[in-house]
Amino acid sequence: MPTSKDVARLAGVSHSTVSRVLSGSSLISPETSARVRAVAAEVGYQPNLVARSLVRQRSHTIALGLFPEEADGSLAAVQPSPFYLDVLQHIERAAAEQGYDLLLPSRTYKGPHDFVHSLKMRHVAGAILLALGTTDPRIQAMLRTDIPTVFVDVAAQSSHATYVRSDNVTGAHQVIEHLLHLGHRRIAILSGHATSLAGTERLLGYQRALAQAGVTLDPGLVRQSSFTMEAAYRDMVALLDERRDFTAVVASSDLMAIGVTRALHERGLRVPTDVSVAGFDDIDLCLYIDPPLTTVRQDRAAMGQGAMRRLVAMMRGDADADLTPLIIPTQLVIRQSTGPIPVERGERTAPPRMEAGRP
Amino acid sequence: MPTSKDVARLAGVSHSTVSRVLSGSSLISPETSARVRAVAAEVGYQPNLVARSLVRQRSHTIALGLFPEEADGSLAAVQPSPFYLDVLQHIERAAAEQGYDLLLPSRTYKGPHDFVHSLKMRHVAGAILLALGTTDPRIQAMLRTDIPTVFVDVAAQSSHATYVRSDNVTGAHQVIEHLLHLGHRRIAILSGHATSLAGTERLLGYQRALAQAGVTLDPGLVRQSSFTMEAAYRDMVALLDERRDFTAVVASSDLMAIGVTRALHERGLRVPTDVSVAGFDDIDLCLYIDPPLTTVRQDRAAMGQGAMRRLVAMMRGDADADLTPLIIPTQLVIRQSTGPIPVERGERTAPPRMEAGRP
DNA sequence: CTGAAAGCGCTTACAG
DNA sequence: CTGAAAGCGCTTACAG
Repeated sequence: MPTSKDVARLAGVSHSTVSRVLSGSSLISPETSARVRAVAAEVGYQPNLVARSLVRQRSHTIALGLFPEEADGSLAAVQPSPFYLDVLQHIERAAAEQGYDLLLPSRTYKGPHDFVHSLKMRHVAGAILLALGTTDPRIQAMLRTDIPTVFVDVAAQSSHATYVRSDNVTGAHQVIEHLLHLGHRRIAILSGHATSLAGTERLLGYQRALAQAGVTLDPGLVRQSSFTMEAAYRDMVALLDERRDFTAVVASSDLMAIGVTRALHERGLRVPTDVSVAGFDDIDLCLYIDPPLTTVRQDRAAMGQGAMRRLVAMMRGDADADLTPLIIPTQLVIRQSTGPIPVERGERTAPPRMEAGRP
Repeated sequence: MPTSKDVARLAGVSHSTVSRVLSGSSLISPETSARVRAVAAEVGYQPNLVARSLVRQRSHTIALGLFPEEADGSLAAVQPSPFYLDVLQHIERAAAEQGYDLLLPSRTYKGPHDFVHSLKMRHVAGAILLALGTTDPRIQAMLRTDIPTVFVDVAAQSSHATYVRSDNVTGAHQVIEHLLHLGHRRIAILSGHATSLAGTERLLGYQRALAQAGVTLDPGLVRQSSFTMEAAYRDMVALLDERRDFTAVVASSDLMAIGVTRALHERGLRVPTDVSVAGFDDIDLCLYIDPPLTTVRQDRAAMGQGAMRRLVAMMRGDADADLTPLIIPTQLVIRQSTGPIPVERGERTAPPRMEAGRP
């Protein structure tokens, strides 16, 4: 690995000059610049990034934090949905285009303070933190530092932090309206963990849509559990066991909707003939399951790219960096898992297994 | 952020001594050590990792490379299957336990040489490279460096590189045998990209199992495409359109099996009544789809942890570091997507849509 | 057992 | 426009 001194010697200049040329300093004669560049290219010189980041007190690395519902901060956070993996991919691509590396910091810290400390010791230029839950203490710890940060799905802000999220309220509103149009009045919702921003916003959209339609919300039809297939499956089984009266179910992720569908099928209920099911995210899988899933699409490209754009502006120290939260519109995608309310139900009651007037 | 000098001043020693204490040098008096540690803890001192890695010429960072079939090296590689994401998680966890950070190097390089160069400039301690295809030029480029490397699903070795993979031949053998036992003789395989190690090994297992059973392989039933749901769906549609004669299909991933199932369902074929379907990986989803999928389980924990163990040994420079490839056993998981050969078929022919003696 | 010194490979005021 | 010098925060022979 050649160093700046090697290049300096070969080009007949000082290594200071080499450094100036390669970091694009303006006060350099064209000839010198050309000569140095030629030599650098020839010997394959590239500045040592570790040395650079030591003297600049700042690296070109962005820390990627993933805070699941249960605080342990790892890739496990993306497990609940391929959706987060998609967002990650767009972040990665955008980071690469800007020349930033992504760092997954090791999680051997004992507390939130240790987390930010470890980021500082690594001279990270900024951080992107995806959070399924909003209670992770590291969120507050990050806000107290001066590291530029963009949160995804946490409404955290400061002079050097902002966030990106989908317009979940509208998204939920859209899908509920769609179901109302189909005649559904008794709609269950599996909104996800209660401490999740996305889950809570979707619950809000649900409430509003029902209220607007003059439909009374049945608290028995609202479940707030984990964002997983397993939890959704269990919630659905419980709903069925409790003989709750509903004709449609909205889940906070597509994978959850698959868990729901599984529970329904096991009881001999058909989708959408007996029960309509809708998800959230619009992952590829939606098209391949039976029936194809109606869902609320989240624009992961916009989220990932938007997060990077906000972050880059802050890292550059732009005085006029846009710190307003970025709210990405959602889109209702109607497929075959939602349909009209079962005909044998007028204004009557329970799911088609067995029923006897309003409970 | 306090530095070693701050601690030195407060503890009344030189910063050399501080450094010695905190890197666990042996020749330090117990009293000095205790005093320095006390001060360090009090002021919250931790060594600056950038400075350390500059002087040590080695960081505590492991580069994570993901080479998809089509060379572009990003998280896109894990898209084909949640399986790779699982492996990644285990790698991440193991790395954290050992105190290593994971780096996703930015992909702004123009060629393979640039890739290894960028890793060197970052002083990475080692690399773990997951590859769906074996033709990526970066694989060879890495072998020519002295960076300790563990490959996943590429059989690449050198004095400082080894690899981890599942025992794909046996895995494929197991599932084919299972199908043979059920009476199937005409078994299609969607083995994945032809340049993939895993795909090729599984194809080999398929050939061997058929040969052992005295069943002639029909080349028309072998498809080698991408490891995606989409490709598997298209392959299945083609197989159907070409009116190929088969009663079972084995796919090289569970997601591919889902694509296969979709195509079958669209033609009104039932699984497993009309056609048996089996996958590979055993992702969570297998339990939630209809019918639950028979598959060959890959042990991602063993793969991820094994990769890290091999890597750590090399990074430490253990003279007796185990460089033998790590081959992880697979396990056949029988669920409901495979069943006996359709009864109406004796030693007869084509799928149940319409048939007329051997083609 | 401990301190002073050199050095890792850069960047950047400071002179000129 | 360019060079010499200082310094980023550590580690590690070299003396003692």
